[in-house]
Amino acid sequence: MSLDAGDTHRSKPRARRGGVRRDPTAATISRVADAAGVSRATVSRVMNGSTTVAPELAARVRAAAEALNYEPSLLARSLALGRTSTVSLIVPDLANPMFQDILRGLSTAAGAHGHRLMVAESNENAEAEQILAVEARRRSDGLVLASSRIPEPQLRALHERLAPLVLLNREIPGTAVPSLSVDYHAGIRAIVAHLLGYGHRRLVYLAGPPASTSNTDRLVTLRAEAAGSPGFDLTELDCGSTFETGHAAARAVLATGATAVVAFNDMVAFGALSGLHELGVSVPGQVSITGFDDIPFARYTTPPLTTASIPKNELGGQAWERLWALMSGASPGYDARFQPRLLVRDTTGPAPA
Amino acid sequence: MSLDAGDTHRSKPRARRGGVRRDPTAATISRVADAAGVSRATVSRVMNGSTTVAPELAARVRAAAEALNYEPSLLARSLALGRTSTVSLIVPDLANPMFQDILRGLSTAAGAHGHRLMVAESNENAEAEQILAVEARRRSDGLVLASSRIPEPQLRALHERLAPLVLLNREIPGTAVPSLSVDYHAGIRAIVAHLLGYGHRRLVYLAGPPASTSNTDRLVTLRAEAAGSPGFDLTELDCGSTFETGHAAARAVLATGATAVVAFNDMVAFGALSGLHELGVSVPGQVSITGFDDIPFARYTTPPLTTASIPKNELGGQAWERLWALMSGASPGYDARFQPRLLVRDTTGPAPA
DNA sequence: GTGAAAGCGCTAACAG
DNA sequence: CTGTTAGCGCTTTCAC
Repeated sequence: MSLDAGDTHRSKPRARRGGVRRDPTAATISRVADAAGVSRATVSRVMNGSTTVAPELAARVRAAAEALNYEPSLLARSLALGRTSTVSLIVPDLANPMFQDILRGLSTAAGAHGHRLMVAESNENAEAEQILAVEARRRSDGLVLASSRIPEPQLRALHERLAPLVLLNREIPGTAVPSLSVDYHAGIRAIVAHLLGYGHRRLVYLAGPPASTSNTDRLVTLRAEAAGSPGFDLTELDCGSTFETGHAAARAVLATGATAVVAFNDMVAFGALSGLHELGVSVPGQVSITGFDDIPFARYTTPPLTTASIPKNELGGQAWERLWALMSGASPGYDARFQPRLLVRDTTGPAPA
Repeated sequence: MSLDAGDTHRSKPRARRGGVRRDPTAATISRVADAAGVSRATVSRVMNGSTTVAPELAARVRAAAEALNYEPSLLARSLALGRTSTVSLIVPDLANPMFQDILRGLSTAAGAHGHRLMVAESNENAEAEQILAVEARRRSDGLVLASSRIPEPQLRALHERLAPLVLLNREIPGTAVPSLSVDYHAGIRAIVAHLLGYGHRRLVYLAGPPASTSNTDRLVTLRAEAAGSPGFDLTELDCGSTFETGHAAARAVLATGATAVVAFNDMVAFGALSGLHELGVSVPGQVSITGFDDIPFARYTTPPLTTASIPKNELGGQAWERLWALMSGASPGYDARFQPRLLVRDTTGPAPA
């Protein structure tokens, strides 16, 4: 086999223009074709397992490919095919176990279908998220936006450019963009009922990121509940979504005189738990605490955290299903709103007399 | 502007061959060129901010691009340029906070340099990891392998195909592949010294994944320490790397009669802590426990976990530095071995009399 | 069954 | 400064 031969398929190999200087020994489909003494089309057919190639030729091609250590360029293939077999995920915060689980679920599901996952973190920044979303989408065949912080108008303006798109914990009313979410309203109602049942009347809510719609959901329901229950007193404290912010809020929590704290999520709950601990406050003796999400560590804290469990992994997996359907031109199915499950563990107890 | 005009740059727009049927209205560089009445080269120049374009022309191009909602195809661009501005990361287990932190560090650093991150999980499977590594590398400009489970011979055979490659917690002696790692030997020695200082003589090691070289490192040092210290008794228990496995090991730990358990990592330590708790064993009263990694939750357990802290985020960031250097043809700098810092918290105490 | 050629959408060397 | 052209590496239609 003449491995030294130039590309016999190019018409006039005169001056080198355009493109970029590549490694001239790199194995390309042309070199393999030359080496095997066939056309590039045939190599392509063999590499893609077409059966319409004479066994003898196919063998020769395979041998040449082997000898040259040839591997088709996925990039060129993507360009010709018009698809990348890659999907993207954008999350506000990679440090949040909630998003880590979504990432994992999506990665696993996509991987099972031969797709790769591209990830980007917006750092809770709506501007950055828009840029990232557009770019990520263009590098892949589909996009999943988890708990997007992009304001409704912008998101609405953007969604067509981002399609195929699947939204997690977010929706764009009036559009066909598939959305998978958690019913935070129901979760909060369950938590409140649980707390009221224990005799608590003064609650404090440790609020999450303002741009988070799931925070808004919680807030809305909390206020509605407060308005609807006589003697139910609600205080709102801006907090955040991390341990640190929860921890830092401990003193403020105490100052409200509340007997129960409803934390934005489990991490905040942990932080508060830890902070109160350090302040010598007994949980749930003096103060009860609830979280949200049921992240892996929630059951291992001391005491184990009462929280509302949500199907994090499932969210990622289902997101893939929806996205896949969209990418194959199928119907993505109905939107789903997962119902949180209240897990009563040991950070909640009767209100102190 | 004639938005309807076909591509005037193609010689004989006769029959449609090759490629794939695309949306004929899709904005491409050619359509923009036509609309603006310039050549594609000029459009390319404008889009890439070349200053050598007449302001008037540039304006026309920008207007046309705007009108057509044009965005250059990153795919085509990558093919022409020979680079993707994307790097890949492969980890054994996305559920492990250690790898989540590495992912985050890498993502942030790469993002700051305008690069995207592709992620894949090998599920602790060496075979799968090899496939993933090769494919991921071909889709991007560089690869980071975190705690690779690929056996040395295969990894050695593979590393050239994977370059630019950076290894985390792993190395290939005799090659120039940059490696960033943690000195598990030193970490374990510190832990053992701490435990011996407290009077412990019977230790049990909850071993991690067998394919993990960092597990081997720990084991080697542990055995050496045991061999070197009179009266030091070491038991090894196969465990794993998760909560669940640590939790499940509690009973076995008790059966060994050890007064201190050295867990593979923090998650295992948590599991064991929790399991022992349920068995009514007091920590550190009856049994001391140490972890490794100092994952975010380690300081929030009850009691807070004594562990060896490692710069997880830093690993991701430094990995980027090395990779970036490699990709730009620069020297990646010297390998580094980070020294763990022993964090004595409250799961360790004097051995019971 | 197989090859020639057109095409995916962009970049860059070259010539004016 | 701008257009022409060759090229990145692969796929697929069409014709033999």
